[in-house]
Amino acid sequence: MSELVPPRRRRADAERSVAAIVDAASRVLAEQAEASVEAIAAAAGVTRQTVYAHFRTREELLAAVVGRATAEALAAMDAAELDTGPAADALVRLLEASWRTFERYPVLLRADQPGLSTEDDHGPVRARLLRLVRRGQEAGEFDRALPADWLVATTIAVGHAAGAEVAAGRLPVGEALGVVRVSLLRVLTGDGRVQ
Amino acid sequence: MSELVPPRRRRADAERSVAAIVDAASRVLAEQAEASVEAIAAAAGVTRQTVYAHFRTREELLAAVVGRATAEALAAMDAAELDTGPAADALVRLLEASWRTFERYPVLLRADQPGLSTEDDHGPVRARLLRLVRRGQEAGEFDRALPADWLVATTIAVGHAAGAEVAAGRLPVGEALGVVRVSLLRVLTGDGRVQ
DNA sequence: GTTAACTCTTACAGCACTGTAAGATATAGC
DNA sequence: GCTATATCTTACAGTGCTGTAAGAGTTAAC
Repeated sequence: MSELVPPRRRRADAERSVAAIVDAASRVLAEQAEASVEAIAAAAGVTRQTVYAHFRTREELLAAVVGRATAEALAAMDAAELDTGPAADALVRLLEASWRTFERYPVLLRADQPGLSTEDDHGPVRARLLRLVRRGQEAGEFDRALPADWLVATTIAVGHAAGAEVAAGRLPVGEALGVVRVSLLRVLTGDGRVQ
Repeated sequence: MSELVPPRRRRADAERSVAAIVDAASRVLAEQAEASVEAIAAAAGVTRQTVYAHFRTREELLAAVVGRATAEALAAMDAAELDTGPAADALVRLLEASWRTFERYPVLLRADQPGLSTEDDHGPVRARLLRLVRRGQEAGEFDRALPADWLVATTIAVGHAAGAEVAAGRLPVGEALGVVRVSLLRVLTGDGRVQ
C-alpha cells in the first residue's frame, strides 16, 4: 500500500481556484441554500466549468464546504480545551470559538437544509458539547434536572438564534455573545426557583 | 362597494379537495421544504391538475398553507388570554397552545425556508409574544437585563428546538413541554447568579 | 334526471438546472 | 521558451419541474 503518486503537478492557481470556490460556496449557500453551481462559480470569479473541473458533482462541492467548515470548527473547539477548568468557563470559551467559526462559515447557520448533509459532520460537534455538559453536571456545576441531550440542543438552538437575530438586525453584533452567555448559563446552571 | 356575488355554487367535494390539499401540503412540506406540487397532490389523493384548479400557482398554495396555519395559531394564542394573570402562567398557556398548533401544522417548524414567506404572517405571532414578555418585565416577573426582543427570539428558538429533538427521537414527546417550560422560565425570570 | 361543477387523463411548451464535451486561450513551472 | 496544466467559451443532452390546455368521465346540487 505504498503511495504511488504519479508525477502530478498541482498548480498554484488551481489551488487558489479551489479555495475561492469553497469560500464563495460557503458565503452564497448561507443566504440561499439552493444556490446553483452557476451562482457559486460567479461569486468565486470563475466559470461553472471550472467548478466541475475540481468537483465532479454539486454534491461533492457541498461535502467539501461542510467538511472544511466542520474541520475548522472542531479544531477551534479542541483549542478551547473544553476538558480543562470549570465547565462554565469552558462553555464560555466554546461559545467564543463557535462564534468566530460561524462568522467565517455562515453556511453552518443553515446546516439543516436539503443537500447540506451535516448529519455525519455534526456528530463530532455534538459529541464534544455533550461531553462538556455531562462533565458540568457530574461536577455539580450544571443542573441535573434536565437531560444532557436537551441542554446540548438548547445550547445549539440559542447560539443559532443569536446569529439569526444579528442577521435580522434586531441584535447588535457586539451584544450577541453576551446575551447568549447569560441566557445559556441560566438554563445550564438552573436557579432552583423553578420546580 | 356592494358584494356582487355571481351565482357561484361551491360544491362540497371541491371544498374537501381544497382542505385535503392544504392538509397534505402542510404535512409534506414539513419534511421536504422543496416538495413538488406533484408530491403534494399525490399525498392529498388528487392529481396535480386538480391542485392547479384551486391554486393558480405553487406560491399561492404555499401562501394558503402558511396563512391558514398562522390564522389558527393566532386564534389559539388569543384563546390563551395572554393579557390575563401572572405572565409566567400566561407563558405556560402560550407554550401549550403553540405545541398543539405545531402538532397540527408541523410545517411551521420549517417556517424559515425558501418559498415559505412567513415574514408577513410571523409578525403578529412575534407581536403577541413580545407584548407578553414586556408585560412580564414591567411587572417585575421577568428579568430586565436581557432585551425583550432577545427573550422573544430565545422563546421561539427553544420551542423549535424541542420540536426538532422530538422529531430526532432524542426527546420523548411527553417530556417536551416540561423541559421547554423549565428552560424558558429560567431564562425569562433570571436567577441573579449570573452577572 | 338534468345540469353545471369538478376531477382525471393525456399532452405540450418553457424553463432552470446538472453534467458532459471539445477546441481555443492563457498561465504557472521547469 | 517550452510544456503540461488550468481556464474560458460555446455547445449539447438529459432531467424534473411549473404552468397551460383540451376532452372525457364523474359527481354533487337542484
